[in-house]
Amino acid sequence: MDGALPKRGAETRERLLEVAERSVLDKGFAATSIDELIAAVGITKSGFFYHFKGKEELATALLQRYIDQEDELLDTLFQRADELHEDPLHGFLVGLKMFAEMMADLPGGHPGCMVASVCYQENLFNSEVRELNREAVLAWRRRFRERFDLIAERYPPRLPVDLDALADMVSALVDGGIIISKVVRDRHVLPQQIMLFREYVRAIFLGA
Amino acid sequence: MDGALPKRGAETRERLLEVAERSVLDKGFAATSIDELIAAVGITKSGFFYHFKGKEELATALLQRYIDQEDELLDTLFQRADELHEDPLHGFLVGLKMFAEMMADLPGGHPGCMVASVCYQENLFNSEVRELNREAVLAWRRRFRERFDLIAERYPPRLPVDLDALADMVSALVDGGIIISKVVRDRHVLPQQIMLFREYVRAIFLGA
DNA sequence: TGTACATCAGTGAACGCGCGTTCACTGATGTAC
DNA sequence: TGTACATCAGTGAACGCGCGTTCACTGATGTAC
Repeated sequence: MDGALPKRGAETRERLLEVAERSVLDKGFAATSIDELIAAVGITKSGFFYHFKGKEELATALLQRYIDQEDELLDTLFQRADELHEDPLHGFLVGLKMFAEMMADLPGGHPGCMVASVCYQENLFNSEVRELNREAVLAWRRRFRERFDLIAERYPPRLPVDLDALADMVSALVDGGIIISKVVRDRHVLPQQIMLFREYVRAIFLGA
Repeated sequence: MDGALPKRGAETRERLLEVAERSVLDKGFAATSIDELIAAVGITKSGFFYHFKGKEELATALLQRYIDQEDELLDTLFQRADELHEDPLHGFLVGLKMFAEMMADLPGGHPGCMVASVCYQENLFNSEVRELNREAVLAWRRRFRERFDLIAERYPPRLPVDLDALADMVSALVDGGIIISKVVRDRHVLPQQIMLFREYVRAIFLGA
């Protein structure tokens, strides 16, 4: 077998996670049954327990995978944006625009944020999962805070805003935007909110 | 029995809803068992089915109750704020501040938003519940949109923002702020985000 | 090149527990006459 | 004021189904010598 291809088992595991993510975002973790997952993937129940020690391990893997994917997406997106502009502010503004466009292009709208899903089922999970979730959000805070520090060096803020709070606003607005989009069933709400935040960032560092 | 007091049964029903809300926000709807609720309230299982035809009816009642409470809270809050300022902008800014303070004063932080909880378990519920949720968010959009129209009459916006999107931003930021607050376990995040939004509104209608 | 063994990626059957729901009943309170 | 009946707010026992988990096994692939 070609060494570059994933091993047979790793692929099955990935398909389980893929199917599980969809189901968890749609119905929640408790209502996502192992039976349902194995039916979709086409293995037996014992096959599931070969890949995961139990449902709790599935939860951990699911969240970790989501966080990793999200981090990588943000890394490459803002990196690409910075390649177009060496100025940190304009690079960020371009990045936000690209982000909004990416969200607008998702076929059926954004499928949901795993961090938010876990948050609203906190007590189902052990402290490892909750800590994973916490660290992910704090990492996003640091990520954007660093960027705002860089921007503020060249563009002193015109409005009295706390930069940590502004960094949190990205996460809050994305998570909130996903919810409003899903609930009103209008996929444009999320990208709109990102663009609205972008306008705020402009106003803060460039003025009206 | 005094006619002003709630009937015996209505009180039990209310206690069931109270306990259920807490549990649903902590663990999700599917993981909230009827056994658990009746144990907390002190009745038998059949007692539960006297008050609700089934679990689905509990879900509907839970969401409806949450929406009604939230609507009333916003009504009285911004009404009180307007009594202090007859100017629509300054009344709104005062209202936002009062709202932020109210959120900051919640003992263990905000317990969670039922609309968001339902959103992340959509497929558990029938279309009635989903429609209820949708209408609630759209009603919030209309509420704030009307306010922004009133404000824009006297204070032409200095920044190019869509007022419907700005209205949605309130819901998005509150829902997102609740999530970030819960996940990082810092109850100050939510009020901070509301104050950050307030600063944005100032900038839009008053300039820097 | 062949053989022995180990690991991988599962299968199949069984388990017990908790869950939502049903149904026939009941004792306390309220209402009509 | 007393009696008959109706409604309210539950009780108690039983149900079957689906769920997560366990355990002994297996056939295909990989590795050592």
